Amino acid sequence: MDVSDIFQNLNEPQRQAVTSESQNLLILAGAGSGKTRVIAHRVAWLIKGVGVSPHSLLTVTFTNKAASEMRGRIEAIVEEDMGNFWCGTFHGISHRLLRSHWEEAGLRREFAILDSEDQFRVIKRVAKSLGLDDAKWPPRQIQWFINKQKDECRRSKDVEIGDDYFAEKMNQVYIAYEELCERESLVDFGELLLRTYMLLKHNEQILQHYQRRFKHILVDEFQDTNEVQYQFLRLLTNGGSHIMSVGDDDQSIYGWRGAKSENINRFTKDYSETEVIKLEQNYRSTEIILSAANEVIKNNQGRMGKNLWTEQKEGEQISVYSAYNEDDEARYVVGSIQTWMGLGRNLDEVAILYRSNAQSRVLEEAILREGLPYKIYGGLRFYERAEIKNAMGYLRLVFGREDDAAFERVINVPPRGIGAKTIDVIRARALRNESSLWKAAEDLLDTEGLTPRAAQSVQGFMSDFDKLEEETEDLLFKDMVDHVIQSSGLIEYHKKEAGEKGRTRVENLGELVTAAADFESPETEEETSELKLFIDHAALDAGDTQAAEHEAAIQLMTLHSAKGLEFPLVFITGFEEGLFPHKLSIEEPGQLQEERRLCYVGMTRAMEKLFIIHAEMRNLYGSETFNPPSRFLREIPVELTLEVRTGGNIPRQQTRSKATSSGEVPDTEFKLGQMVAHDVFGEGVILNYEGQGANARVEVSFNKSKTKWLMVSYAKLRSI
DNA sequence: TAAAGTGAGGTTTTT
DNA sequence: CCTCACTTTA
Repeated sequence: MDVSDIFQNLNEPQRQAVTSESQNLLILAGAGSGKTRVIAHRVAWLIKGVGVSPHSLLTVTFTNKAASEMRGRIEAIVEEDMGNFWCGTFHGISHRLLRSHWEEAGLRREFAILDSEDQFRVIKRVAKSLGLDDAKWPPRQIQWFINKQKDECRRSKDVEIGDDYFAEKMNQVYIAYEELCERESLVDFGELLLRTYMLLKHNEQILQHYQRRFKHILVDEFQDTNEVQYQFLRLLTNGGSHIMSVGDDDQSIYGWRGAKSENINRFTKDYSETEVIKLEQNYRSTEIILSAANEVIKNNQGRMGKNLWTEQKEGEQISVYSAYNEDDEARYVVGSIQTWMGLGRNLDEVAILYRSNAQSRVLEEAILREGLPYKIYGGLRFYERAEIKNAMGYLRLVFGREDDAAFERVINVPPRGIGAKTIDVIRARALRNESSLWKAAEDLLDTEGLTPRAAQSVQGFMSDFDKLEEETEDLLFKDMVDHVIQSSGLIEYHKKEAGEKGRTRVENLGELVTAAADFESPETEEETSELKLFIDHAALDAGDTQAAEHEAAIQLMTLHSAKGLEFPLVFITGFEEGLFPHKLSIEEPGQLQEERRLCYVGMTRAMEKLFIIHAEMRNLYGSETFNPPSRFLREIPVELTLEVRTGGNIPRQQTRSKATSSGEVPDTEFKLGQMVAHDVFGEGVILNYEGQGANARVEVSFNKSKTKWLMVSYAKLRSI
């Protein structure tokens, strides 16, 4: 291969980014500007053009899928063995480091990874043991709290509680949870990152080793990094490595789970003499779609500033359809798809996007009525399905009896007559002995601490495992998986289940055997059993939602999951206030801006044609709601849109004209977005209103206080 | 121990 | 209104 091939089809800024010799590089890459391409080509350039060994490179992505795609693209360009090239997610990389340095990290050699569900169960149990009522202290919330602390790099002792009673209680659970995980060597997702960070921070030798090794670090989706990840990168680059971060502040849509797009700004400050390159040429969308998206995102404050442009043709206007209700919305979407197909286009070019998963059902039914194939993203992924988790539980327990999460999961699946009562007894014994559940069960059998009937069941359960282990000792990994699943009784159990459900479950179990047979274990420095690697793989990579079917199908997904994808034809549905922006995000300006970015992400998925649909009436939680069209619709210049109203006279809601015209609060001096001052609450901005004239109320987000609804006639607001 | 009933809760999601 | 998780009941 000729090195100059690497530059083919790159534009000037892209080429600059690929070949830059700067120590620190920040690439601000707009939607559709070829950022993945830049990373792949830079890696290729470093290897082929500069002569850097693949061994000295580290590439970080956000999903496993992105990582494998990246690797594939790079291999396609370099056409040579990439040797020991590290390319993975932050979690994957952390995991690898912890496996290599388990001892220094304070873990057992065979530490187990808790996925979210495992973590949830553990937390629930811990909270209960602390005597917390789970109605008053929802375990979900505690889990959220703990994960947030870990994202922010805080152990329980670092949490600042102040006089917050809730935080205090939740932190108590965090403390107990931490102790339990420590005792049993359990590592949740957040812990993978936090512990790796601590490992590097407190082990100068190990840190130096990796600092020397990774001469170039490349980070994708930088706007989605959280605090630990940022700190981790800081440590690693401290020894003079080159770093390139690629991101787009306008596409930061994961702030709610700890991502800090400020890390982009921070980067230019923390890394001296950062070279900043902007990729602003968009290769994806028509000019109209792009301008509309630009106009929307312009309304956000504090952007880094980027202006996407394109050489593509103007294209069609954005069709805006006011549906009568959600059924009409779905009908219209399906009808438009049929028109598209009538033009000789394909179904897999089409995506239907929505803000929340609940919206998919009506759309799905409409598609089904027309007998069109479709594929829904989201929902349970392969390794998250109950039957798969059960089977994995068997494998985990065969591998190591100390795995409590697995023990609890499978002790009575299929039913063996071991009920909640018996499990409680075992759990209590485990707590007292500070031992695993398995050991506690052994202890109870020895000391006859169980009723005879329970004892017999438990004994049966345990000897099953000893037998399984014996039988599979000499088997190859894939045969072993097969054998364990066959002998577990899970297949018979699911076969008995009624209808379709049981059948797909049995099929899934077969699929798991196939997955194990196809499993390629990654090379590691430590010799680890293939089974363990497979178990970790299942925890870290939940697998695609659906096995890729090759039939062309309409793609249905949330706006979030559409990030990174592109489609010739895109529908954004449910473009209504309260739904999008979601009502829970309207109050707080920061969250509203994230909704706007989400809108930007959604719009920029479209290559050729974009439809925006809002329903004037929607059934939500059993009652009819009348939502005005989304404020984001107002932000798109009228000349870029085409209002469609097929299907006759649809009565237009009055709210629409009012809400969309100018944002003025009728018969008052105020309008949406305006800054106002209040005698008591200080300064703030008007977010919303209802009513008019003397009855008008406005919702104001105050800088120093919470968001409040105020009567205009009483509040004595002053415009500023 | 499994099936029917009750009640809260209902953004977004990866690892 | 619909879904799920959990509780009650045979």
